[in-house]
Amino acid sequence: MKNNSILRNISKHINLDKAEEESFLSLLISKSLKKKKFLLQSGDVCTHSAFVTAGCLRAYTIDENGFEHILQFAPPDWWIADMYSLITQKPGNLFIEAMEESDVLLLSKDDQEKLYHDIPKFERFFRIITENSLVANRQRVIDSLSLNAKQRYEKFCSIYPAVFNAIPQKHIASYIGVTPEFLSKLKAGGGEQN
Amino acid sequence: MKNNSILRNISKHINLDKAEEESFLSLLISKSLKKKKFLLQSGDVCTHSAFVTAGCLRAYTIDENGFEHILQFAPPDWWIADMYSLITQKPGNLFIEAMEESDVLLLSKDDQEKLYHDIPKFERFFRIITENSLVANRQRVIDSLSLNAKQRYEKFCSIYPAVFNAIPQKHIASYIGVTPEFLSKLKAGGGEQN
DNA sequence: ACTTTTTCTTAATCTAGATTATTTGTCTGC
DNA sequence: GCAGACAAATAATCTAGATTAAGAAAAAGT
Repeated sequence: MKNNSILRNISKHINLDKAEEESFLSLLISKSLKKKKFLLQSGDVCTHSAFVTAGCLRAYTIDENGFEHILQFAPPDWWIADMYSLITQKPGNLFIEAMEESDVLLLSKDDQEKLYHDIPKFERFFRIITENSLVANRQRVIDSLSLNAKQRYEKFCSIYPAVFNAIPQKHIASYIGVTPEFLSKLKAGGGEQN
Repeated sequence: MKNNSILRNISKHINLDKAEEESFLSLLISKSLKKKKFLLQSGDVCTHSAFVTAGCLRAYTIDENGFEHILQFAPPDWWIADMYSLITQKPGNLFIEAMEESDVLLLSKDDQEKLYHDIPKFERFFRIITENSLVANRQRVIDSLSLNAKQRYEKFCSIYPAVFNAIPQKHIASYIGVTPEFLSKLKAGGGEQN
């Protein structure tokens, strides 16, 4: 059953005893999302962190010209939330949408805070996954500054082969910061040097 | 004295008693850096987090064509480290350099881990500042995807007015991802629309 | 099965920003 | 106070990637 996956995820960084596992699982709210349904929309206040157990979600903004820009993909075993809104409890700018039929486990901000207090190991767990997420985001900033479109595309494919095979390529274009037309050209053999 | 600033920084998120403060301060190593001196270089393993008490540092990479790309500025009251290298204890790709004569307080990774264990409040403290840093980095990714050069420049100036006034503008160019020449053109009134 | 919608490709044109080069202004150390 | 290095401005040219448009292919709904 799906609760195994979240316990396995957590056990990568902390060890829980049976009672703690039960106590943690009792806080989770299971939710299914049909394709194109939203977990969160721009203007909403984010009240829960989500752990993906099936399917795939994406977090994106829409700019002033109506273009989407994908900040994050969340395949199974990933956490996703609008961190800005979750922390500040102010309305955010992110849409979080199911790219296909998906299942998530939700943990409310309040319960998360209680967890930090009741089982301090969870503070460690979330510190560690936040650190890892920060490292990945910093690397993405560096890549956006120092790699060209082709290099960013190749890096994306090599780092996220599973995601790459499961989603429309226009979403990859949106993630790496090019138009779908240009990505198509790249794949056809554009940017031949290199 | 400079230790006040780090205690004030910490007290924004957790409360320490006198003994805890003393215990924490005893772990810190004070270090001064002359202009253009490195706290860390590409290829080094990052062993310490640094808290800036005076001056200003910057973290940057050098790409395959020899161009610098600034990931972070660290004026007084900011923490700086190569998070990737600090976490993995593998050689990193960042240079961390003093932009002017600067003073930092260093906390070793080992001591930081001990602190998590001995005074769990520190785990909370670093979780919170890591979360804040993640939010800022995610916003920077979004901005790089959805804003043009002029908008990124204006946003930088409004968010970091203190840094903006204290550093050569070629470093701002490097941070926002344009050439110094183009930034100069922008300031002179290029990109007139908008 | 077939109709609608979504995704991908190709190609021509256009532009934001890069590159290269030169000049001028500003520090900094001595 | 001056020499040499460093930073900024200006301008001409170039290019990676955007835009626009249209058709082909694939997916999905009924």
